[in-house]
Formats: sequence, C-alpha cells, structure tokens
Amino acid sequence: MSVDRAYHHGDLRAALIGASFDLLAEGGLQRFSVAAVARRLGVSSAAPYRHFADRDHLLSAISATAAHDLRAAISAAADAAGPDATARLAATAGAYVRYVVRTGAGFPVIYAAELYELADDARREQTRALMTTLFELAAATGPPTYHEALLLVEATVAVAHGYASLFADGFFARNASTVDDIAARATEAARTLITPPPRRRRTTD
Amino acid sequence: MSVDRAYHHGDLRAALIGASFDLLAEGGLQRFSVAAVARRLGVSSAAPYRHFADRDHLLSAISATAAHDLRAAISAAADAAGPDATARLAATAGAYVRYVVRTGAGFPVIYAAELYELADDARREQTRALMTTLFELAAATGPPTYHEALLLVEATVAVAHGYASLFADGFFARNASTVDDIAARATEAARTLITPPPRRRRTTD
DNA sequence: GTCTATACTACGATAGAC
DNA sequence: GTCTATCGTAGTATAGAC
Repeated sequence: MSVDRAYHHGDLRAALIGASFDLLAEGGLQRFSVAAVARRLGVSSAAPYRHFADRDHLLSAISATAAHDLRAAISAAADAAGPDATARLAATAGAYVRYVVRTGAGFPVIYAAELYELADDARREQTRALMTTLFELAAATGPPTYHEALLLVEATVAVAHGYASLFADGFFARNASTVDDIAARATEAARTLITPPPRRRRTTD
Repeated sequence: MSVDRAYHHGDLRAALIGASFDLLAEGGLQRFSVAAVARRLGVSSAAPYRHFADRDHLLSAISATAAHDLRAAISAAADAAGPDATARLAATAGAYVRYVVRTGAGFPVIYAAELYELADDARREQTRALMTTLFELAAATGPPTYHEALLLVEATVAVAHGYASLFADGFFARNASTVDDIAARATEAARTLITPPPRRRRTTD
C-alpha cells in the first residue's frame, strides 16, 4: 500500500478529471494544462495520454462531468426551493454560483468554443440535458412563448454567471463576501428578473 | 514612406496597446501574448520590451486605457439616457456590453488579479475613477446607505458582465443575437434590478 | 528604438522500455 | 498502464549589433 510514490491509481481517468476541477477552481482555464494535472497527481506528463487522446478530449470529459453535476445541483436547489416556479428558477442562479466557485467549471468551460466541433456523445448528452432542465424550469414560470422562456433562461444564466465570475476574479474582495452571500444575491437578482413586472409605474396602481 | 516592412512607428507604445485590444477582442486574455502583439504590428518580439518592462506592465497600461475609455463610454451612455437616475445607471450595463464586445477588455482585464500588486499610478487613478463614476451613478438613485449603493453597483456590473461574457463566449450564438440586442437586454435587466420593488406581492396592493 | 540571435521555460504530444 | 526520454512549438526575456 505505498501511497507516496509512483501513483498507481485504480482509475487514473477519473482522478485526472477530479484534479482538473481543482486546477480550474484555483486558476481557471487560464492556468489549466495537461502537464499541471499530471504533476498534481504525481504521474508523468505522458500518463494522461493513455486515457485522453489530447487536451481537448480531457476538456470534453470535464465538460460532460460538469454539465451532469451542475444539472444535479440545479435540480436539487430547485426542489429545495419549493413549488413556486419563479423561486425554483431563481434558485438555479444560487446553485450555479456555488458550483462555479467550488469547481471553476461554469458555462465558459462547459460550452467552451474549442469543444464545439469535437464529437463526444457523452458530453453532448449531458450539455443538452442541462439546457433542457433550465428550459423546463423557465417554462414552468408561464412565459407565453418559447422565445420568452429562452430569454428567461438567458437572463438567469447571465446574472448567475456575472456574480460567479466577478466573485471568482476577486472583484468583491473588499467586502468580506462569502460564497453564500453572493449566491443569495444572485438568487434574489434572478428572482427580480424572472418575476413578471406588476406594472412598474406607480400611476397605474 | 515604406509602410510594408520594418514598421518604424512614431509611437510604438500606443500601437502596442491598440493592437493588444484587437487581440483581446478576438481571443481574450487566453490568447494574448507579448509575442502575438509584436507579430501583429510587424515588429520583433524584443521591441515591446523597450516600452514595457514585462508582460504585466503592458497589461497594466491596457488596464489603465480600458478603465479610462470604459468610464468615458459609461458617462456618455448615462448622459444619453437623460436625467432619470435609474435609467442612467442602467445605461451603464449596455455601455459595458458594447465596450467589452468591441475591445475584450472588461472588468476581468481591468481588475485582473495579476495586476493587483503591480504599482502603476496611472492605472490606479483610472480604475479608481471608473469605480467612482459607477458609485456616483448608483448613489444618485437614492439608496439609503453607502452599502446599498455598493450593492447596486455590483448588481449592475454583474448583469452587464454576465451578458457580455456569455455573448463573447458564443453562448447566444443560436439566436442571431447582435451586440445591440444583448446590450439592450442588459440595460433592461439592470433597470429591473435597480428599480426599487413596489411591493412585489399582489396581496398588499 | 528596433533588429537578430539566443537562453530558458513550459506545454502538447509521441516513441519505446518495462 | 505508467515510465523515461525526446521532439517541436511558443512564449518571456535579455544581450549586443546597428
């Protein structure tokens, strides 16, 4: 049971994906590299290439895992939010913030442009399921058209990604903001955007 | 007046900053490099180092320029939005989207973590002025406390950055969304977030 | 102030030993 | 299935010629 050296892992493939998330959480795609992942696991820089054809295929596997896990986190948050459709969709913003801060693998990773042409059925299925889940949560709030449901998804994702991204970049550092703090603000902002405006000018009320 | 070769520029320093913006708009910080900027201008890879001590000093100059220009764009958008304080602050979101799509130099570049410890008075002055302008626009909407004004700034910036970032990453590609389309959506979302909720539940109205 | 040439580093990727 | 060794490429940065 030697643990210190030569890292004989039962499932290096899974370990590579796991270590990739750690790297992404720490330095973003910016500092992610196959070599750095291998280094972190104590294996040679050649080892990952037994499990992934190249860097993009590793990223694709990360994308698939992230899409799956994010979808699970969003579904759990929606269920925890209760039956109200607006609250359920809004909760996805908070779940997104928490997931991205923890893993570094948000939409820019999941839907990275460099993966667009890479065929990977597992990834395509997971990313599609993620979008479907978001769309269903949006549709449940009762928008009259498909297009308006899409706008709700985009608004929710935009506000979630905005808060998550600025937090990850240290923009809120001067306030002693915690992840939960930012997640709560993202959720509240999403709720405000989703709630159909009840005639905003006072003159009509 | 040979233009083709040997690029004898009157102001290579300014040209480097300008070409850097082009690179950032095309590929983000991801693909930015001193070598690529020099290549684009047709100068040797050593030339930039006569004008900037190292890569981070070039990035710092880019940050200062971006902070100055973004502040100007925001001020202009606010003035174009008229006298209403909410509309003025909301307009900054649209201005941010347009500026980032055009230049690639948004908050993650302007306030990049790698610049945090780099002393550069010119940059510090421009970034401070930018934040001051945003804060004043937020304060004009009448929040009761300093902290609430800060929350308004953060919400506005978050939604603007979310839309700009997802657009730049091609997330909205399936819709034939234009920059102006996304900018309008960001502005409208910001307005919704800024507008004090007129008692959202119907029971009280 | 820009050039050529070069040293060093890091990463992506492959070949062949074990 | 992992290792060592290696190649090719690209980027940061410096030295010295012009």
